[in-house]
Amino acid sequence: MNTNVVLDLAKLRRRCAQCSLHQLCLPAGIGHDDLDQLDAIVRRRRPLTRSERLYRIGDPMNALYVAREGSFKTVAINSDGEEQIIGFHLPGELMGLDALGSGRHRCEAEALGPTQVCEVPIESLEEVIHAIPGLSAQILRVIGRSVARDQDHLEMLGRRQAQERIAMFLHGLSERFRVLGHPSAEFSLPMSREDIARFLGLVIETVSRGFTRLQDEGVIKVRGRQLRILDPRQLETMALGSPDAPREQVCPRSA
Amino acid sequence: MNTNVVLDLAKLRRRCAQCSLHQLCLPAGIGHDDLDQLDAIVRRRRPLTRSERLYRIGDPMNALYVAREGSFKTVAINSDGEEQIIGFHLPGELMGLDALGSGRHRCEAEALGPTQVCEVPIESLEEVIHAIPGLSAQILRVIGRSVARDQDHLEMLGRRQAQERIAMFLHGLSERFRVLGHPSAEFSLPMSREDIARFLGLVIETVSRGFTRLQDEGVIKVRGRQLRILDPRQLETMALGSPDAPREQVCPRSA
DNA sequence: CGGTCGGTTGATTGCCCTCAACCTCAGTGG
DNA sequence: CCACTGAGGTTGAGGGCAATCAACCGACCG
Repeated sequence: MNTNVVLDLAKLRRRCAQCSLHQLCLPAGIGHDDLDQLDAIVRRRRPLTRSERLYRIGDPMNALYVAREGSFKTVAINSDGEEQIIGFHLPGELMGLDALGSGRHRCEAEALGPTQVCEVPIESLEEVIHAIPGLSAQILRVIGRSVARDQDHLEMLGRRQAQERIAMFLHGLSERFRVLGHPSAEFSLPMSREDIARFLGLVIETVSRGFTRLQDEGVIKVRGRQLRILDPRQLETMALGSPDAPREQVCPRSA
Repeated sequence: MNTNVVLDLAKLRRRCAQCSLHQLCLPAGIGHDDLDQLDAIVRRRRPLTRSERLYRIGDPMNALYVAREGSFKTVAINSDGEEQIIGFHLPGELMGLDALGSGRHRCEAEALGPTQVCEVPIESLEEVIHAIPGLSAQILRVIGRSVARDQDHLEMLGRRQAQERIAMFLHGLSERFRVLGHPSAEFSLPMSREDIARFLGLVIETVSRGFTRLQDEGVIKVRGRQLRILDPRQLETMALGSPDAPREQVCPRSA
């Protein structure tokens, strides 16, 4: 596995301009010259494998991170030692914002499988912002999408029916795969049932039963972590609430 | 209301340097000269009263906002028309980040009472960042604290016991008042029971019963929106779940 | 006074957590 | 080849806790 060809590919991969994610990572409007400047600052870390951590609770903030391969979970741990999943991070999605406020991380970032990660050292961040015109707007946008994912999560957790949360979760995940350019109707779940449960504020049995029920209803096909969405329309309806409402009656919505 | 006195007061109010919140708004390390520059850019909006909105879902992003008086809630509305409270915003706490990702707001920002709001127009934001050295770091920190509040919210909603959520909510609110320099053991809740319920993913009756139970246990005294925390230690224990853990150390805020 | 709004309290239902058994699958070693 | 093992996941039975439905209370207002 160490032929020249592989090395060349590895080298190509190192370049932001060649990265399949650079449209997502820093969407729209970065020129090639600027990408070269970025290359000088973005660091590539050694690969991580499953259960290795990018940072831990209490670590000082060193950088912002984006996986270009593989997925992560961020985990908060309360004083009981109980874990709560704060977020899942697919390739191209930002990690590390949790330390922006205090300078120290509030979460652990743990790899769900083999990963490759890029980082922007925090001390470079400010100078990058000033060096590359327009970059600050891009960075704000990436931050904004991270905030938006947190808000999606809040909306899931605000639902009081377990089945709704599960439907929203699968729908949202599918959407994120679609944006990534991956198949969105059939994919492999990067995380365990346990992780899903702790993400949704449920117990593992409830998640399992929810999946089974969606399968019995013909909405999905699930076997282990392999998932196929058979009826995306129906899933969306369950996730977003009813556009045309087989749901509970509603008095003619005023306003 | 156009006497000289009023105008003078209004003028005083306009200055960031005089604002009681400027340490919170843009913590630590902005010089007086820079504050003058900020003044030129920060706009003060006309006051809003209860139930008036700063922005609505779908509105294009115009600015970032901070109330210097009064509180807000941000509300997401799903297709059933059901409302979910995404956040409460006390004076000095940022609003408007929800539009950073897409350029359009995902939430409504609604005043909970009479308010005064400052805004940084988005088109100025970038130039401000470049004009004032060090400001980008400050802005990132303010954003980070907003992210941290969202994560606190996620941790509340991840708890499966209603009583735990309620305890965390009151404890967190008290902490925020403390940081603001307000009494943290006795204050008036800015929001209704309904809002609290929709913030915590519960129904109003459950919130009401939770308050009553905390009162019966001697932890709080509550009458309408007036709240007194009688046993802060106990409340903290219920909120953080820990037996006797004396809370995380406060890291001396670096730079 | 009646009406509405925000909040509390009571009685009942039902969803989801708990506890427990069982299954599948991969790895391991005999 | 099989038995053993442990982790991850599914399924079942039962009970507790929060949602639901409903009545009531106090405050405010016209």
